[in-house]
Amino acid sequence: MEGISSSTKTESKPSKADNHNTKKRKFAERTVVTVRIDEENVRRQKSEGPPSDFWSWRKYGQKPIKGSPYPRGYYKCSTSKGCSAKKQVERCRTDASILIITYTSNHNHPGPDISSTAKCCSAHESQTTQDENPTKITQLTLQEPLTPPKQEQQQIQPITSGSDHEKPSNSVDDEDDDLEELKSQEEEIPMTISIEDKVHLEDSSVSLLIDEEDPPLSYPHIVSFSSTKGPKTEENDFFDELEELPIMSSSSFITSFVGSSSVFFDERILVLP
DNA sequence: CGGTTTTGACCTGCGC
DNA sequence: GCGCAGGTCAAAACCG
Repeated sequence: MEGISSSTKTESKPSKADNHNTKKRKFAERTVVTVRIDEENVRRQKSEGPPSDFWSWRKYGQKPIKGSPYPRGYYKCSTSKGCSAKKQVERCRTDASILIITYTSNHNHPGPDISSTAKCCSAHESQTTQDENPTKITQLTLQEPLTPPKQEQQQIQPITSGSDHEKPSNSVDDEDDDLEELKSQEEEIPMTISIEDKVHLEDSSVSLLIDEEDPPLSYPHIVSFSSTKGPKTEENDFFDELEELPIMSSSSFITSFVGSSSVFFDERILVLP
């Protein structure tokens, strides 16, 4: 009811279920962004437009995921031909209002003009958000040995209260919990918020940290969903496909990637009137 | 007309 | 070795 909350994690290979993922991408870092969507927002989005990010994504496949009633969409970065950046979009099996976006690989090209885009989005967001679409984005970066912990990690707060090892399947649940918290926070903050929190999952300890110079995944920019792309965007499409699942707010949805995202966020911290 | 989406087929890795 | 599931490819359809 509030807006969208998202969390990101970078994972290399959780376990069984993910083993499959790991198969080919054993060494590929992944940033998982969970986005919580509100029905209200969803509705709004539907009428206003699909969420999109700074990058252009081209859908190249969709697969039903076992155990999940929702299919997973596969997208490639179409901003640059040589870009190997990919992302997978799926819904949380337990909570249809949660979108799980997994980013893989890095963009090997400078993304679109962030400044302008940011402005754009900011404007859009202000318009939309001010309405009542508080968006919250939290990045949970699950990292395995792949990316050694950085020194600049600032522990803000543990995301997983229990910090009980997260099972691959649990991660979602945990996130859900987190989302709940986030949700609460959202309520406290009536305006649009872009919070980028990175969670480094090391072994069994989960910490939420704000990273400003340590990009496990060098995603150059944040992804912000705007209606610039038109009625057909991955997420939107995805939602449509998912029957009547809620759609995230297009204008207020911002996903920040690990790395420079924070900086970007600084700029984009949406302060809505 | 160019780019994107859709969808079935194919490939690959893992578990049994 | 076989089957399963995830991930990718490619051709056709669609859209602006």
